[in-house]
Amino acid sequence: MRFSKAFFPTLKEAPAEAEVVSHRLMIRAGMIRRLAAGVYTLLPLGVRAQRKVEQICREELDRAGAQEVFLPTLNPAELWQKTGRWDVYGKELIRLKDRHGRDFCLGPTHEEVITNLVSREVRSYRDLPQNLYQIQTKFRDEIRPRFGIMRGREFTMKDGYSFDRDEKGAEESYGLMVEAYKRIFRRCGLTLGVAAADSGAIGGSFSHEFMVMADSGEEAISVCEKCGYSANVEKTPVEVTLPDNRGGELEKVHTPDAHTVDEVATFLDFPPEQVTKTLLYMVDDEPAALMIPGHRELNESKAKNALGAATLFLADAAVVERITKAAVGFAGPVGLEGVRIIADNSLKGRGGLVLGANETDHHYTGGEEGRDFRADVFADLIVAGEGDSCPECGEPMNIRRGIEVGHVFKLGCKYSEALDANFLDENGETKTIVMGCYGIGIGRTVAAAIEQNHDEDGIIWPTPIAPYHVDIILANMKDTVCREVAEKLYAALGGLGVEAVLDDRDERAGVKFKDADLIGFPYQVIVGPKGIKEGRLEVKSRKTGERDFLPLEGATEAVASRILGEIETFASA
RNA sequence: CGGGGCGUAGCGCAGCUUGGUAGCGCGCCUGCUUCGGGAGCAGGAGGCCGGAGGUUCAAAUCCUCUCGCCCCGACCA
Repeated sequence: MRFSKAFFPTLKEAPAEAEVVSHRLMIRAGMIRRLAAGVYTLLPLGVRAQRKVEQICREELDRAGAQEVFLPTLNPAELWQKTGRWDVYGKELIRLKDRHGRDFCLGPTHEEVITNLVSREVRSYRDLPQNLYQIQTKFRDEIRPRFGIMRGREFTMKDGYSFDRDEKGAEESYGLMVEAYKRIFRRCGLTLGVAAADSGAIGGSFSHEFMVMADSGEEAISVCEKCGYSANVEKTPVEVTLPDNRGGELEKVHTPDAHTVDEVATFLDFPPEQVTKTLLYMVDDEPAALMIPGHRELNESKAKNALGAATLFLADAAVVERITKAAVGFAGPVGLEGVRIIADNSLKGRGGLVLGANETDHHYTGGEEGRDFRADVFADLIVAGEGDSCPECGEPMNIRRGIEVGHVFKLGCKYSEALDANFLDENGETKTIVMGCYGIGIGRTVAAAIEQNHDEDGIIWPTPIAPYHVDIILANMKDTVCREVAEKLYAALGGLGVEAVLDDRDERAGVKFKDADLIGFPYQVIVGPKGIKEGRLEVKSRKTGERDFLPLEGATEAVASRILGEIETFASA
């Protein structure tokens, strides 16, 4: 590509709306432009980077035995009604009607469509296993789109689905995908963490998130440096031990204006862990009181799982006031009627607790579980935090931030049952297909790569996903010898499979250097009069900033082998 | 949806408090000079001040409504 002809609209400044680095750089480098909230146009450089990631996905998934399909975006409502998700998915599902008034939605994911397909075509155990994937635009009317392409309402996703005869087969398929995913992200040049994830109502340990470690990540992961355990903080088991302070008297104390745990702890001069948080939730439309030690955070997904609940959200102030007959901030378990009490394991049989008194501006001290109140259920209800013990080896863990770029999930028979995806086994018995699903956010992977690889001047692409490999910079447009050399190099590199841009714009050298750094070409070949007179070409690595001076003779091959070799290294590592 | 904030030239912003001629930097166009890290000078184009209504002799500025966007929380690739 000739820069003079290219549609690479770079910007010196980023629009105010862009906050995170990847978003700012993608706009500045001319990769994306916003059309509406969470809806982005991909410009040529953006498309090329994304295509690279897609291609790596294809190669690795095909290698793992998966096959590419292409499912419709426009989905008839009936399929979604059959699995119940037409109702469950809520506002995130973009719904529309056709001219006849029939209901449709834009696919936010494709379990329904793919399972429907497979249920029609697969009849015998001989037809299994199958592993099908697609790379396609997904639509989710996110509550809050943000960070540019990282969380859009329309985005490109690789989604794959495996179909097996039994659990064992499904687990093998799952394992193959985990391996393929590791290779994919490694080839994209990403430093990755694989974390055990919450598998929700389905249970089991067969869900993993692929996290690109980055401070701007939206996910928190607990990591044990000692044994390598790693899991989403929501999934990490937490065991908190509270001091055993039984035997004290239950005493009501006046705590004016002390609503939060910190305020109460400070006011009464108690350590926060002895001040028990009682939170009122609506659990499947029934109010329930959830209790945890005051210094920790409630983990809603653990609570949901422990209760087998479908929905769980914080009760609003009106409900709290009705149940506790007090202002928000003074809820407690003592004398609370008609409400289930679910307490964190750490509270079992503990005493010396500070509890809300269900009376505005009052708390109890010396509360004791089992004596002053009784929890109906005990469970682990706490979000893992820095320093919590590793569930595997007991060492203190660290909390790190990550961007979820991939998620694999053993689905079991949830969709195959709902959509009658059955087959006949060797004995002629009807069996339900066991499924797995596997997703990769393509655009998000590109953005994550930028989060992980940039400096103050711009993007530093890992070579395998760079939109172009080399920028040939003509430092002086008037020098005809330089032009000739650059043109030859440009043509020759193309012939060797290197993707090159020739910056032949009538601009000063500084402008070209700045753009090259911003766009992030892994290499810049600088063709200027000085070097040419000495018979040498200057090659600059974007990553290290090192400059090599290569003899003109054989320079093309040297550049090509360096770049292609680098890509190879990522692939074979 | 709750909380916070912003809409003025392609981009970044000032002007608004205290109504009266719409401005700055970058970018863009023309010319001359310059030419290895976002050049200098000169000239120029570009604005229903997000939209609607109201107050006023007069509104970017004050009031009401509305739309859009961003940030913080619950969803997810």
